[in-house]
Amino acid sequence: MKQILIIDDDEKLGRLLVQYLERYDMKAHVALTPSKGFEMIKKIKPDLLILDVMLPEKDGFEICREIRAKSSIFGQLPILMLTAHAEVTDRIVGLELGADDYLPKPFEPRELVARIHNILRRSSDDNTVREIKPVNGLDVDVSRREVKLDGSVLDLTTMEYELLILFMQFPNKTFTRDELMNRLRGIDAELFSRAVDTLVSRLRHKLKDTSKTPRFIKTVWGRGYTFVGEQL
Amino acid sequence: MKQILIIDDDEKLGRLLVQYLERYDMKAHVALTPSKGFEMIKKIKPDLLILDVMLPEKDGFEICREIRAKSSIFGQLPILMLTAHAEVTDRIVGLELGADDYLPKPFEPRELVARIHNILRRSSDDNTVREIKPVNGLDVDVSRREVKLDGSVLDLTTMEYELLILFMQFPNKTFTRDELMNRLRGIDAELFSRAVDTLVSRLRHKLKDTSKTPRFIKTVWGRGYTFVGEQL
DNA sequence: ATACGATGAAGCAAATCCTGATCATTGACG
DNA sequence: CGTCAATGATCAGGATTTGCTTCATCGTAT
Repeated sequence: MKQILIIDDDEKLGRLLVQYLERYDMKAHVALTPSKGFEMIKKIKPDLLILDVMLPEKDGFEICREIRAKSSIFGQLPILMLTAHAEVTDRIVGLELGADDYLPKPFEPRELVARIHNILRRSSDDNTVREIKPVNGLDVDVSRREVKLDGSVLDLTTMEYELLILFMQFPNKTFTRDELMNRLRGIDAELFSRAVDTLVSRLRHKLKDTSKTPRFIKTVWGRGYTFVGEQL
Repeated sequence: MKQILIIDDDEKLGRLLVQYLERYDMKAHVALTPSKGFEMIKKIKPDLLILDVMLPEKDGFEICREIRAKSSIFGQLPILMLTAHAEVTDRIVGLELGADDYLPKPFEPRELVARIHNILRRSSDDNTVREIKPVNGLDVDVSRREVKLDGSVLDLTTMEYELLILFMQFPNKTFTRDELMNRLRGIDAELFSRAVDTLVSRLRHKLKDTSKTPRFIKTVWGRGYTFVGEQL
């Protein structure tokens, strides 16, 4: 289970988040002050840090800077910043200091969860994704993020790549559209949207997979899509 | 079967939902008042709570808060809030108080069902995927929606697949046409229609089960159909 | 600021499926 | 064997789903 550390002096919000994140299979801890926060980082070794910019002692930017400076100790601990100001400058500053994402208050808990998933996925991608077997002329090198079709390298966008990776990890599994959306976007993307169709369409195009008898991505009418693995 | 509790004073809407959800294999109950609602929660132990924000006695937010406060009693009962205001503030408040999702009225029944599925999928580890035993060369992997006949994958439409699943869950049970229609389409199924026959015909065809001595789907003359399980 | 690529939303035409009617065939039963 | 009801098969029309184009938006690089 993922460990999340929240550094925020708003006790009530902290409790809400702990409770909320619990439902998404994440164990959250709250530190009310930065100093407590540093202690707890060492103790519980969280997978993600949620940081309020408005804090006693020192502000979130300062903490962010410190942690990044001591990166050898804390590793590449992903950081998500919360701030009351919806100002762009905050964001820029925060991101420059090494935060991985930024969320203005007030926010929707679900949005928070979505972003958490995004960050965690990003930061653990290369380690988590298992080996992907070449299939039918399509070869993916995850560590180099390189996709080869019949020998020549394809140029895929982030989304296209993520979709392909997901498909190839589970060949012959039929994904519904909302399953795909959830996997790609985090919890609860828009439910009724054709975004997936469009994405699939684009990917198919780059895979030169536009014939009626798909080489890779098969449409399962009324259900979703299937990446065709071995020939049976 | 998933139990859903709806707390809403709109009797008509309640009835419609009960009827609608039935088709999706969910048993819905309606409580017209919050106090009734609390009673019923204890009694039927629903898997999901649908909550209107506009209620007599106390509003949905209040109820949500109470339930979350008594979380030890109610566990992590997922909550879906309905509200007439499409305002973001409502949404934020609702979600912070522990609702899992939010749906503005008026909504499409199908969208509701989709969200329910999303929430249930999230909150329960076990997707209530019913195991289906391979029978006579026919093997169904429900989680991947994959059907294999003698080793090769079959391409079934939604209806065909649903029908097959239904049959295989109850091998050797004789279904009447009405029963099948009800399970597949819902209660509003036309009583006299050959739709089922046609469907069975198509499925038989794909199962290569067209001989006089059926390998899978047996016709029970004057009754309906039976999916043949083990050879006895 | 401007330009550009990536992405999502809207929407329409095309593909695909479901349904119910019709008719040929089958099975029950005297 | 003949009659009649039940069933299987086919097909067109309507309904649904999908593919893809176009356009708006967002973030990023110049």
